[in-house]
Amino acid sequence: MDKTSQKIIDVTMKLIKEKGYVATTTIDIANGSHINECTIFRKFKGKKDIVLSGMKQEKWCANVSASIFQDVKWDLQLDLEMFMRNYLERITPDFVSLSVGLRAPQIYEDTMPYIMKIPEAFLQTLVLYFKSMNEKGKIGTFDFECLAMTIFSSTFGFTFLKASFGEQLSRVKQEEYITNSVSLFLKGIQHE
Amino acid sequence: MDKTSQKIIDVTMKLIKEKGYVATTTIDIANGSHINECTIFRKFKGKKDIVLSGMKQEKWCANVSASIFQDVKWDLQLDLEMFMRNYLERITPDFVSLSVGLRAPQIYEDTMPYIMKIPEAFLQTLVLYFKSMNEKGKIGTFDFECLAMTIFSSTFGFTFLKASFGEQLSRVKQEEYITNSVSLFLKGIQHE
DNA sequence: ATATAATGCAAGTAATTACTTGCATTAGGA
DNA sequence: TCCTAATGCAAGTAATTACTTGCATTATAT
Repeated sequence: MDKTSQKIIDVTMKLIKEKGYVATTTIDIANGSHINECTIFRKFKGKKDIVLSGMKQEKWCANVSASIFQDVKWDLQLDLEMFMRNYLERITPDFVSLSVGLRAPQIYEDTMPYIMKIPEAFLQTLVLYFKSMNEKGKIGTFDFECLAMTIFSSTFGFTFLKASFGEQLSRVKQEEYITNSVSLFLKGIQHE
Repeated sequence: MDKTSQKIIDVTMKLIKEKGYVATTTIDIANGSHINECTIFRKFKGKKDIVLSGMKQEKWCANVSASIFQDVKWDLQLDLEMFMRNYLERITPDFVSLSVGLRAPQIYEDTMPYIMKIPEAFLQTLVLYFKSMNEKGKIGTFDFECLAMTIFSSTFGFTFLKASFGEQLSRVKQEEYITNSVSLFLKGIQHE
């Protein structure tokens, strides 16, 4: 990927975060990148093509392919906290804005699979983790799909709500949230 | 509200659900409502005005003003299940699409307070409920804001993920989710 | 140094879109 | 029945926007 194309992609993604796909014009991209508008169309087939090229890059996919559970300790509390912290660090409010900005009907069909990769990866990782923990005899038998969905939904939900409404909706801080909710899940899972 | 204006609002909101605010044109609204385009501008100051008028109507705010905890039984399991069911029934995928469609930067500043009313109402209700339960001696002392945030986030997260990715992300069904996650929270809260 | 490729510049095009206007038609109430 | 308000119709406007083209200029590699 040449420097010019990369710059175009980066600026485009940044603008989509801020204004959404439809409101991001090719002139905006040209101005923001200090690259002439016609050059943009020499490098890409069209506006949509820029976005799709961007979505294929790890950089714009929150590096999810990198192992999510890097340091599994096989300790439920530590691991769940690590999992949530991991998600909350990667999926910043910026990133949530991007995924919302990408929901324009003109492109959603194409971007959806990419956007879904992130929740998919986290969910699957959680399910596998629980199964392993079960095999190790460290937790009982549950509907692991459902358990993972609950924990992931609460992580995702918190991120999304914070990104959308900030302090106005709830003053609960990230670390406070991680500690308290993991403690709740922990007791729920390890109950007798 | 005269019939014509109401029809315009209803069609507009329906279209925003489907295509988002920016992609919904005034011609679309005219065609969809069988009302002439210029009549739309006689009734409303502009496109934005239609949406804002719609947001002020209970109909388009999921009737949140109606008491959320209608039949509190002061039984943690029953009440939490009722709470989640209540949310999942009111905040349909349709409704999630609407709130996403309303995130266009041209109107988000104005629509945000209305959109936020729903999570706000549910969150506050939960906090109050937990405090009452605590006073009744039925649950211990927690950081109730945080507890409510966890439970609401998981409810919201599930709804949003389902609305966005459907069966493709997870095959966990609504009722299954309610039962399992409430059971998890229950054990977490009532632990010893 | 020179050939080639990349980029800038300026102008333009065709389509779309929110919004307007003048006039004709319809509908409802007194 | 008649007056008035609501609505339709047709045409138009000004702005925006994705995308194009021809030509000049700059950078790069050999």
